[in-house]
Amino acid sequence: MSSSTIKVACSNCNLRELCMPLGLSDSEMVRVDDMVATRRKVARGDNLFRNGDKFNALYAIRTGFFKTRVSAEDGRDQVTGFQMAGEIIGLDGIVSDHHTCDAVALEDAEVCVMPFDRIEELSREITSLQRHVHKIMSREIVRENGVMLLLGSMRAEERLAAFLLNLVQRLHARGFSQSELVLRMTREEIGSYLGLKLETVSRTFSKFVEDGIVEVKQRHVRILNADGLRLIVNAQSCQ
Amino acid sequence: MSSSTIKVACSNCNLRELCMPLGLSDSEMVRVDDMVATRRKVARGDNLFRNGDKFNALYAIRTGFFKTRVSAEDGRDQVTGFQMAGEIIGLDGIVSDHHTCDAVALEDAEVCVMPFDRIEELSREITSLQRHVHKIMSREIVRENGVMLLLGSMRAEERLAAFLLNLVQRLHARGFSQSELVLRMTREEIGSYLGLKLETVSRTFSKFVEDGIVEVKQRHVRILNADGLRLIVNAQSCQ
DNA sequence: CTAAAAAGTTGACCTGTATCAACACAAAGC
DNA sequence: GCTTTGTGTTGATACAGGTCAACTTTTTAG
Repeated sequence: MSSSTIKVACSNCNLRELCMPLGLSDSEMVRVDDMVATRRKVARGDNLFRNGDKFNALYAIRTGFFKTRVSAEDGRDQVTGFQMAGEIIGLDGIVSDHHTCDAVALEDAEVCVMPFDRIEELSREITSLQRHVHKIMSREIVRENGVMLLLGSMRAEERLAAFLLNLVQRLHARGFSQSELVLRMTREEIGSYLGLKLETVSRTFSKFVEDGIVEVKQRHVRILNADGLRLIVNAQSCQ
Repeated sequence: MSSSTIKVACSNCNLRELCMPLGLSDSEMVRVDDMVATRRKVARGDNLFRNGDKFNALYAIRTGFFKTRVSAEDGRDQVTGFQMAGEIIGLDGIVSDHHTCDAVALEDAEVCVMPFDRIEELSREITSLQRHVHKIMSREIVRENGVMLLLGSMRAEERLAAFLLNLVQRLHARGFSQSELVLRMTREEIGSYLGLKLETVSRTFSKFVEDGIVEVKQRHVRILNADGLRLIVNAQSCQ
């Protein structure tokens, strides 16, 4: 199956309200269509890119679910984010022309490959695309600021509650339930993202279940009391 | 003193090798000169911008030292970075047209105000400036990835060692000593950045002094054994 | 110069999370 | 079906860092 046989078009993609062409006029969107060079399938467990890989393109997730991960020399690593349909990954590679993290598919996935040269070229011509690219990068910076707040100042329950609320909110924006979700990642991956050990993640889930805030069957989570979760996030122990 | 009396010019700024015009030809740099609308002085303790402020411009630090800080609704806050001469702040404001963090001067400072509209305008014309702007944002994303690794997986000693090494390396790039530095921030601010309490920061400094790795007199720090610090960062307790 | 406030250090004690270990369950392969 | 492997739960215990408190030093204001 050659890439030419796949009809690649932002203009009729059902993610256009979330993804790269957000805010573009119809005529602009047609031009953005050929920003996508090709699509690429990534099987569950495979890397979209790895730390050290040459940076060529940004990737828009069409389907599937990814994690990004940075590693220290001593082998320690940290999950830096979970990404879903309509989100853009690969921004880390721009500065040094090489990727500085791994992007791993947590389920079979498909991405749109957008060569960065072409993005820059089109950005020079389409003002609203230029602005959109800048917003995508700024959004990532702001997101990471939020994670730093979480990692630097929250306790385990607060971290997990914030994590669940964030996930369900993003899923809801994609048409999924506000109260039910299927976790695509293990307890260990959640723990890595939240700066906790997997046992602590598991215990905290159990605590939430005991308190009647959520129902958990393996990776299926049903939120019974969203306000309860919000209260946990915003209620600081003291001060 | 009106802004017109101040000669504003990247082309003869001694930070041009670190700052916005990095990698531009002489003729391009002359055009970038008028990207800087004006300069602005910020007294120690004052805010360059605040969470909620309208976003208009990015700021290049000419002199002085800043911290950026995000806050949760419950009053908790987190220092997200310390910025010095040649570094760019304000990127957080692009996505929502409003700033989402505070930027506070830790000593009397002066910044170049670069209206973002003008940056985008010039970026469309000067390819190397466009690329440079993208790199600045990507660098911030990569930096924050590193902080997440630190906050999510390092112990107090490792965090403080990494912090000192990072600071001294950036200062060295600006012509200062490789082994001596003056901290511009309090123990509490260091602690907030590193996800530790001020007492822990103080104790960890004392431990480093006992071990002969650094000399500390209040905010004056002399690094006696940089390899010792590097060893602390890369030596994971177990696994 | 003096007083007050801010910043830093150190000690004693406490607690949230890590660690270690045993076990349960589910998915994948034979 | 059974076995293996990966994943998740729960308990017992340890410890890093937090909390509270006393005190010192430095900086700022009058």
